[in-house]
Amino acid sequence: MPELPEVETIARGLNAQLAAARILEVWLGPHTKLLQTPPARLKRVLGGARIANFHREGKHIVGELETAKGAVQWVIHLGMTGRCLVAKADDERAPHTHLIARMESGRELRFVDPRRFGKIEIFEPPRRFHIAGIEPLGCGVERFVELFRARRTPIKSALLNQSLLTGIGNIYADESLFRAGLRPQRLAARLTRVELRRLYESIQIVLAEAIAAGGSSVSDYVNASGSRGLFQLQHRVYRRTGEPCLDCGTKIVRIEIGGRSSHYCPHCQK
DNA sequence: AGGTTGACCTGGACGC
DNA sequence: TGCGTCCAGGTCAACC
Repeated sequence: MPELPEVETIARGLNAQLAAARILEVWLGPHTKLLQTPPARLKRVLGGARIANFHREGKHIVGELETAKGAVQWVIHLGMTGRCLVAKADDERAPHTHLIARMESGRELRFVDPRRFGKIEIFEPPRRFHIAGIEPLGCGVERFVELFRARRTPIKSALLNQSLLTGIGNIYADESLFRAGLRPQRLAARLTRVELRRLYESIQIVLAEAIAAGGSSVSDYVNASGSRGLFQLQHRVYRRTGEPCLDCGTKIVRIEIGGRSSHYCPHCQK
């Protein structure tokens, strides 16, 4: 489900509702494979911890915690279908709930994930969480251009490579390429500086608009309060195969690149 | 080393 | 109704 705008929206929601909360205890479901930290240790570390804040890094939600043993990070990746919800103790428990953190206030943070591609990990000192890729928002156009110079792969695949840029997924890759007027199958290394600058600007705009709209709810994404996003109403190519381009009327085409579906307008994108 | 492919999972939409 | 097929917002390990 979640790319940068969705994860940003969820992290902001968690921060608004749970900053300064204290975790009393953690319940875990039977599917512990998605835990990168052993269940017993995760329960021990989170139990009694105080939440300083939640924020986003790439597609990860990072909780900064204060514990008796010092500063700890609680890192959640939502995979394809993960949800982080703030609930009340007597709210009905959704199917595929894998973790519930009960707060002193009575509220709960619940992690729900039908496909179980999500991941949960604790970083205790001296380990600190960090990601390889560059944040696309505000990274600067020169750094951005440099990422793609030597990449002999379609620009679509390069945008999805999280060790280059972190946070862009299938929706925002397609939408940004449309806005930049670039076909997804173009080789990254063959794009001109001017084209890469255009792509950089397009990404800034698309991501900012998507965050402002609270993300895209294509099937099941919801924010920390359980509400859907609105940016899917502004998609211009993603999952619009066969529908007319909103700029020129040409039918949107769907092709496969690197095993992922890609949507583009054959007239507007060169 | 960089690039590509299939595996990991469940569920919803669709066709017969 | 039921069953099979295809598709899905993301990584990774295993190959070339």
